[in-house]
Amino acid sequence: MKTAARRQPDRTRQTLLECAFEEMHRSGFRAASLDAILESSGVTKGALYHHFGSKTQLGYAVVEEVVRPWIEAAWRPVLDADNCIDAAVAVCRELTRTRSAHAIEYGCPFNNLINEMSPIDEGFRKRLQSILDEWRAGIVEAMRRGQARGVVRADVAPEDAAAFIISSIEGGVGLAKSKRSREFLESSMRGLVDYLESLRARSGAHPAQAAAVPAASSKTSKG
Amino acid sequence: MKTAARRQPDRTRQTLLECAFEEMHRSGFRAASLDAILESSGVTKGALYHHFGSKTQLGYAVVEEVVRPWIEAAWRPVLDADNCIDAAVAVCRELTRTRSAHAIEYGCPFNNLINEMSPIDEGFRKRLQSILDEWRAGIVEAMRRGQARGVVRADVAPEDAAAFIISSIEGGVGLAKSKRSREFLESSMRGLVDYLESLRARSGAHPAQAAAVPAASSKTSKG
DNA sequence: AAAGATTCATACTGGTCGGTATGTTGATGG
DNA sequence: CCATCAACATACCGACCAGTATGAATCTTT
Repeated sequence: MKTAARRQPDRTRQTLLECAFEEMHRSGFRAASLDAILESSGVTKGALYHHFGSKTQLGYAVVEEVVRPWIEAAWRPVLDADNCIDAAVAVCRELTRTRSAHAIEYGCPFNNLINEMSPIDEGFRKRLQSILDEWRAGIVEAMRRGQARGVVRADVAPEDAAAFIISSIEGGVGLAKSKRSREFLESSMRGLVDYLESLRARSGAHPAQAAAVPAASSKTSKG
Repeated sequence: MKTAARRQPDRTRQTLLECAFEEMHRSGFRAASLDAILESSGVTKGALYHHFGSKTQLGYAVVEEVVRPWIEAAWRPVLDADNCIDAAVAVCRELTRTRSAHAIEYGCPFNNLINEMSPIDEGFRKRLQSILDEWRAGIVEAMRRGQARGVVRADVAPEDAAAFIISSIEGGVGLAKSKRSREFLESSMRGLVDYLESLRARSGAHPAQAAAVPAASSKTSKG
């Protein structure tokens, strides 16, 4: 009778991924100790090297299977919203409010990994770039929809604004690590919210104008 | 007569600091190899430990004597300028234009160190926080002066704007590491420049309204 | 139930790194 | 010219860590 299977390879693998993610979040990838991961997960080295070919492969899997969904879930509301500015402002407020002291101290795993690994490992760089591209493309698309609906000013370049927004968030979270309090992050986020508000179209604008007219202002870069 | 002294302790120390800075920039602090620093500097381990008590102490010295002046020099123009927005825009353009491929790939040493070391070493954290505080305070002061002179909108909070600006710069430089090209950084910087432009006061505004400054629009304050 | 593959456990290896112990050389003051 | 100390040089140590070799236990298939 095995009500509980003695072997659960999928669960072992998932536990490994989660513990590796936490250890990488605390220490970074290179300083992440396999022994520490094994101890916190209760898994042995033999099991780890059965599921992952190397520490690097484990890191790649963490990026793809933990970091990527984590970023996507956080920004899904903006991509799905009718008014992307309202949604973005809400996400920013949520981001500062619910952020634990632990998260303030150790920052954003995504940003941490880019800073640490992108210059020295192509595998990390490509995967992290792909996540960044998707994130940015999502914001760009949301802004284009917002411009078509007349809720976002038509004279802003979505590509630039998206890069700027992401930069300010990751920069703010990263720099906040040098402070004990969350004052810096909150302050930076207030600046971002002000900026987001400045992106709103004038309430009197005609939505159809921005959507249908292609030649009004030649600021649309790529179409 | 010794035209060239065989022993130059000050020069040895300085060489060590510079080589350590470069190695830390490439590899981060923890992965920075003392052996690599010794090889690139042509100094032996005995000399290093004569000048610095430990690798950590060497790292602290790099922060104080290389990183801090480097940040201060980059932003000095903004603090000294009559119109801080003009100066900030100029610095941003300069920052993207002159940035070498090496700097794109390895990012900003200041941001790198905060991300890597602040959560795990109080000595680094305090020193880096101090640099960030000074940087931010400089921008705040420049903006206050700009508000007093009527070149900066009076309804923006300088503390928030300064944190936001610094965050977007460091975030942009950091995220650009995940890309091969400098497109992301340039795009983010265009977003920042747009934001900076939005901070300009309406040209018709009365400077005296923002603060009790008697001089209306004199550009000769700092000779 | 036997065979074979999957999943996990343990002990060990080679290499790197920060740090130290100890010796040597050059500068300096009397 | 000697004494003394600062400035450097060399050899070595213990700790840690990623990775491997080998074997045991468990599951699946036939």
